Amino acid sequence: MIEYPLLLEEFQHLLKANALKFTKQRELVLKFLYENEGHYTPEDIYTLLKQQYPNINIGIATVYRTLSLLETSHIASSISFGVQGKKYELGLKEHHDHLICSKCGKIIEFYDETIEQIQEEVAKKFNFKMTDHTMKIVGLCENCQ
Amino acid sequence: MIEYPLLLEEFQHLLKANALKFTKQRELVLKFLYENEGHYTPEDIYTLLKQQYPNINIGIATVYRTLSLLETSHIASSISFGVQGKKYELGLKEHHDHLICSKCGKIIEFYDETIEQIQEEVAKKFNFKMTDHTMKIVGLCENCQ
DNA sequence: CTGACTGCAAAATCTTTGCAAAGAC
DNA sequence: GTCTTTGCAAAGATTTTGCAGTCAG
Repeated sequence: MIEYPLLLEEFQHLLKANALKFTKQRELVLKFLYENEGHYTPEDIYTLLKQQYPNINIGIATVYRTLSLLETSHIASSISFGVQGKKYELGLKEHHDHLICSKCGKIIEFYDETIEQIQEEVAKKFNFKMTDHTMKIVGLCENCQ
Repeated sequence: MIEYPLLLEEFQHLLKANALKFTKQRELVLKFLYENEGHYTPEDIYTLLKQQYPNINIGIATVYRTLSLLETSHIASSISFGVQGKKYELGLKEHHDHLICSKCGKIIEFYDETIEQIQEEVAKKFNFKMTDHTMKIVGLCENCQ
């Protein structure tokens, strides 16, 4: 896993390269994702940040804007749940897919090389230029069955 | 592919079994999905039905309610797009996955036996009781590249 | 007849936007 | 100083709900 200072530096470069500014709020969102392994909604992140840094002002809109920015820059990635809600995680780890418990919402990550290969083949077969791929297995986790 | 009269009968049985009523509106939604191969948003279905049957009253809420009913009953299935929007299709065909063009929205279906198998194995490995699984490959289709 | 279903409009969710004030460079 | 970013609240987009009238069985 990348060290935080390096990640931060990468983020700052990215901002500079796009004539964007480095702000406390943007850093906090990045740091949150780095320090909290797992998957969070924008609302989660907003609430937890406010709680953790009561003296820093941050608005929900800024969290949304920053998450979009991070996702576009491939620093974070999101998975969506049915029609409403999207959860974000740091997207720098090796690509992986998700198992999702439909009862408790628990998310488990997994990786399978064969699946990755087949996805590439399928895209090729249909002349798709693949930019992303996701696989979700929904069901009941061990505890919820 | 199942014949429409059979599908209709199955739907009617299902309604009866749950003490639900067979209505023109519910039938129209079912029929729409049967006759129009492809993937549609509730809004699409609503608009096209109004257009096709100007003399029948149907509200958007009813379309939503019927689609939920059909999905719960495994007669229809849906895939979601990012944060907003969900598209429905008749869910009776053999299970399949989707390639989605991020530019034009085109959807291509595919099926791969190996993927299916691996999904089962992964679920088993994590003691998940799998109820559903989806795979989406996002990219640019042949025309949009 | 009775209870479920419908359309409508209002409410609920989640996300984005407009704008004046604040902050980065 | 200039130009971007921020928080706020208002607006949007999509979906759900409450309700009184309507309809299937």
